[in-house]
This record gives sequence, C-alpha cells and structure tokens, in this order.
Amino acid sequence: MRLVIARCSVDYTGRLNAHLPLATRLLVHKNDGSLLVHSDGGSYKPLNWMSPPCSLTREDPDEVDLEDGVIERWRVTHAKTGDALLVRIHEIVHDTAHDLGVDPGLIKDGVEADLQRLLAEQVSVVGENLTLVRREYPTAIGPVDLLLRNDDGPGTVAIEVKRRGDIDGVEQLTRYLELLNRDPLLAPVTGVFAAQEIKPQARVLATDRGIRCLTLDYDEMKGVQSGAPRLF
Amino acid sequence: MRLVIARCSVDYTGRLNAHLPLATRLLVHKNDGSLLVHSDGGSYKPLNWMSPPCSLTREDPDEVDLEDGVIERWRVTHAKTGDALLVRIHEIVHDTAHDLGVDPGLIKDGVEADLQRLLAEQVSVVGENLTLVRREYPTAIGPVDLLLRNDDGPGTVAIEVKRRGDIDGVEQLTRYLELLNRDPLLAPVTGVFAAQEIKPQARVLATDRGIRCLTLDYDEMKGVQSGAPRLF
DNA sequence: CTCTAGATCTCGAGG
DNA sequence: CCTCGAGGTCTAGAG
Repeated sequence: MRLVIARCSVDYTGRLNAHLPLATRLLVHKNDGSLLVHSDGGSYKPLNWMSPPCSLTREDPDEVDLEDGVIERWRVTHAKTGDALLVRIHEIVHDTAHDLGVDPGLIKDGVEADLQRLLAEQVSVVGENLTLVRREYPTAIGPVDLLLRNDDGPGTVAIEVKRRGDIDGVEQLTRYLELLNRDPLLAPVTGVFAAQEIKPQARVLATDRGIRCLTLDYDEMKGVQSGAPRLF
Repeated sequence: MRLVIARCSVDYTGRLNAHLPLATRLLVHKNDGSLLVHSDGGSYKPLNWMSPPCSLTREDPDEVDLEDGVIERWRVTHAKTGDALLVRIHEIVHDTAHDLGVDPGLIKDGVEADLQRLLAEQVSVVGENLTLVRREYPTAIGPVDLLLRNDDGPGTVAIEVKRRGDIDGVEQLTRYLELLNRDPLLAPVTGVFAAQEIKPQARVLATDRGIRCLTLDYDEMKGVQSGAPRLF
C-alpha cells in the first residue's frame, strides 16, 4: 500500500463523467492496483476511486499540463470495463509505502440472515400452532424467507424478514403471496412482514393488502435462544 | 488527517456487532473525527469505520489487553446513535498528520437527472405526436418523471426514467399508472419504462403489465442536443 | 458466469 | 428533522 498526500485534480470517465478541481488530497494506492482519492471529511466513500481489477501507470504531463504546473500524471484503467481515472499531480507532500499482508477479514453478527435464523427457531413469535416448513422456500420468482404451516387446518404463512421494513419488502412479499396462492397444496397463504423497524408507509401498504406486520426485537430473540454457542 | 499504519484488532458495536482479528492495517483519522480501517485490498469500502459526527478518545489498555500486547486503545463513539468502534493497537508502524484543507467537491455528468432532461427535450424518441406536459409531474405518491400528452386524441403517457432499469422501477411506474388512470382528465394513461439498460426480469414484468420498454442511448441523445453548453 | 437482494449502505433533495 | 430515491452503488450468495 502506497500513501500519497498530493495537490491534484482528478477526472473519471466511465459509467459517467466526473471532475475534481485542484486540491490537496489523500491518494491510497492498494496492492491490488486500486486507487482511492479521499478528502479530509465526508464518510467512508472516497471522492473518486477505481476498483480492482485495474492498473496504474505513471505518465509524463503534456505541454498544457506542464504550463498548469502538473509534475506527473497517474492513469488508472479498469481491466474489463475500460473505465479510467486520470490524476494530475501538481505537488507531492507525502509519499510512503507499507507492506500490510493479507487481512483475515470481518466477522459479523446481527444481519438479516441472523434475524431469519432466530425467527425460524422461534416461530411462536409469529403465532400459535404454526410449524416451520422451511427457510428460503424456493419459488419461480425467488426464495420466500420463511414458510410456516398451520397445524389446525389448511393454509400456510409466508414471512418476509427484513432488518428495516420498507415499501419494497411489502411489494416483494405481495408477489410471493400472489404466486403461492395459486398452489392448491399451500392456499390459502397469508403474509407476515417481519422487521426490526417498519416504516409507516410500508405498514400502511401491508395492512391495506391484508399483510400482518410484526416488529422483531433482535436482542430479546437472541436472549431467548438457549444454549447455542455465541459468536463472541 | 492522521494516517496510521498499525497492527490492531477492531470491534464494532451498534446496528450490528463486528470483529476484526489482529492484523496490520491503515487507520485514517479524518478531521471531522471519523475513522476508516482499510486493508490492502478490496474495494473502497473500509473493513470497518465510524461516520461523523463522532469523536475519538485514546484509552489506556486494561490488564487483559496488556497481557495480549496492546499498547493503546482508540475508542470512537458516534455522537447520536451511540455506535462505538474500539481499536486495540499492538504496534504502530507509521504515524503522520497532514493538513488538507476543505475540498471543493465533485462535479458529475451523466446521472439519471441528465437522462431525464435529455428525454424531456427529445420526446420524439418516445413516439410521434407527443408533447411534454411536464417533468416531475406531482402525484400523491410521488412525482412521475415525465408526463406526455397525446396530440391526436385523448390519453397520456407516463414515463419512468432510470439509468438501470430494474424490477423496482417497474413496480414504481405501475403504482403511478394505477393512480393516474383514476383521473378522467388524463386517462387512459399508458406507461413507458425508459432506461440505458433494462434487466430481463424487469422487461418481462413490464411487458406483462402492458408497459412499453425503451432503451436509451445517452451518448447519442447528448449528441443530438445541439448548442447547449457542456459541463466540460 | 449471471442475477438477486442486503447494506453499520452513503449521499443528496425535498418537505 | 425525516423520508425517499439514486448510486460509477458495493457485496455476498445462489443458480
């Protein structure tokens, strides 16, 4: 990894065109060829960047650049799409290289998959006399998160699990319900929209379509889960 | 901006929990308090991070940490959500600080808004004998990108413009059409789904609902546009 | 390989 | 302040 602090301007050409006027910025050139251009603010998204696979070549400035005070140019080209980043460097303030080695990577806990797993283990949260048929129940238009069977009679419950329940999730569940209800072995299929947080618009739409909303408490559900091994 | 290369482990607690085992990484501490943890690969997304507004405090390691070889700890806490990042530093390989100043920011060209503007100026691309009523035609559930009037008779055309036409866009347009067709001054309203690239599933769904798909060529449309001033 | 759906999404506009 | 939609989305996982 090479770290350069430089006064530079940047032009991107690819899926769109973008231009960064001359200013002092951090350039991170990673070992895989990728380049990040960061300012001293904003969030983790760089002002401009090139993702791997790509390669960086150093160019001499042309006459116009020389008159503007450009001392060198970096051209970073994407191997497949042809997207290109051109960095015109006017001054290098700092320049160091470091060997970091391979990173062991991130371990996560609490994403949608965890919610879905917990709810599959605790179907009583959804209602009484229900049994899990399976997680990721396959259909022609994609897998339904959870499918439950009614123990007392005919009928099935399809559940869409989200961390944040938005209008898109309701649309998704609606498409599944429409399809599943054509199957005489499953019908009638009712819908449950389960999420840690459900947006008001999503709740209105769901209710209007006869879909029940269920707010989930991840920490509580994690607490109920008995002796299973924890990640940390 | 402070740049540190350090052997460290990182724990995030907030909307989820995440853990990074001990390894050598780049720590970028920005002027607004935010922190990025980067490895020497992957894309522009850091392995772990904290977004502003947040603040970093240096802590002494506890006894357990000392036995593990921790020389200092950084605790980065989000001002509002309470999300926290704890960096346990075992060794500092590099440590420099730089004054970057304020960045003038990025200038873009070719995003959805540009597509929409161009199509509004070239409604003949959609079909003959059509006139633009307005862009961003307001409805109760949000603005329709473009609304056109049929010159030869009754009826209206509602257009949803996307850079990449996905299934979500078809759903969005469907909701608009349903609503607009209740208005006797506009009905019958037909739909056109216009995008630079239309995904197969989206095309199938649109066609099934009687919505016409229209693939747009941005460069060509930009070329047609006569003497208007260009960004670069 | 493609395609789908989640994300500590981020970011900006509009009410 | 929140909500909504776009993004050079990125990313992981399944088919």
